[in-house]
Amino acid sequence: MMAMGRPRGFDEETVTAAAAALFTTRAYDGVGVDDLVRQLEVHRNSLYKTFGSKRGLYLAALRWHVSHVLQPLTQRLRSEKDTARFLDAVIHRGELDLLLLAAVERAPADAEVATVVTSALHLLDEALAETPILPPGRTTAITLSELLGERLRMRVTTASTDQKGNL
Amino acid sequence: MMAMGRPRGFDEETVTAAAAALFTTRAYDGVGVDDLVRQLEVHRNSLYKTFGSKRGLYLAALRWHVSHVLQPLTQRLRSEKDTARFLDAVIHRGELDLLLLAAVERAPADAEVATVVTSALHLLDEALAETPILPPGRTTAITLSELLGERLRMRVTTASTDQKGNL
DNA sequence: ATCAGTCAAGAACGATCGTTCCTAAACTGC
DNA sequence: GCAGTTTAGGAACGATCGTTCTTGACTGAT
Repeated sequence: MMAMGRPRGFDEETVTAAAAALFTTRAYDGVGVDDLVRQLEVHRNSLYKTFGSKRGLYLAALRWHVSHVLQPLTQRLRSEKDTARFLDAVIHRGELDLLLLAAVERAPADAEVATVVTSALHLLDEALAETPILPPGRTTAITLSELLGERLRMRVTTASTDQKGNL
Repeated sequence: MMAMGRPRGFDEETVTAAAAALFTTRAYDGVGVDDLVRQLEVHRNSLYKTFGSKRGLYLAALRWHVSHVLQPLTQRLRSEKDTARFLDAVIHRGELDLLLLAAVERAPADAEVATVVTSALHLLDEALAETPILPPGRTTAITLSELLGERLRMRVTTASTDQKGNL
């Protein structure tokens, strides 16, 4: 048999989730490998051994976000009573932010990101189609574009006061 | 009197507009100073003499976009007959893209960008409030969030086929 | 105990980043 | 002409980027 070697001192999914959180606050190019190593508490070597590259880690984080945040979100949407309130909470919690950043910034430059983003958008579209949300006084259901646009605007207004490291 | 010096071989507004075009296709960190120098046909020294820094040029380009693209857009919206068709053309032409990128990517990291973006959003909001657009079958007017969200999604789907320099 | 295999720790790599420096060229006033 | 001033043209800077290399620690099976 083969020798088994030293066991790794980190959980791959924990790291992936933490990377997703980092890429949610700052843009892809705004997050350095040093930042990742520092925040995720994983060493460079382990990071490259596990994910291949910074881009590999980003893609893993994005895919994790889709399957572990957005996918469950669609399921809860179907079983929710007050769907309008639920979606409002989703937006305020910023659970669409990573997808938002990926769509605007990375997708135009990276075809694989674009593929993941497209499938995620499709996922959300279907959920909204199955559970049409009609706030009082409206005849057309809330669209995914509306949600993304609203969250986009929210990020801007909160950014004006937050102030984290600009020059 | 003072001597006047060698005349500059470029037009400042032309350069600013070209920079805006560059920052529309790629994100801020994705555009290097070398790219700017190459595409705008202005030398490094002149660029720094005129705009102070890469960030200075970006801000100039963003402000130019607001006053020379978005501002005229709101005026034309008020005098347009088929406003719904007009807005559709605006979206397809990508005239909201620079604002979109600035809002998602730069505003959270740069307070001055956030200020410009906020004022631009306010500008567009007012125009849409003055000229409510109600496509057939709807009771609520089109919102700016909807427009931004729609364009966002359009960029993703067109990115999948465009393919320009990903790794 | 030894050996093979994996991971941790950190130095170090070449490339590229934004920025600055230096010199020649082109213009205006004397 | 000469002096003064501003731009063009590149080379060069230190810093940081993503990535790789080297060394030693730890593990399980022989």
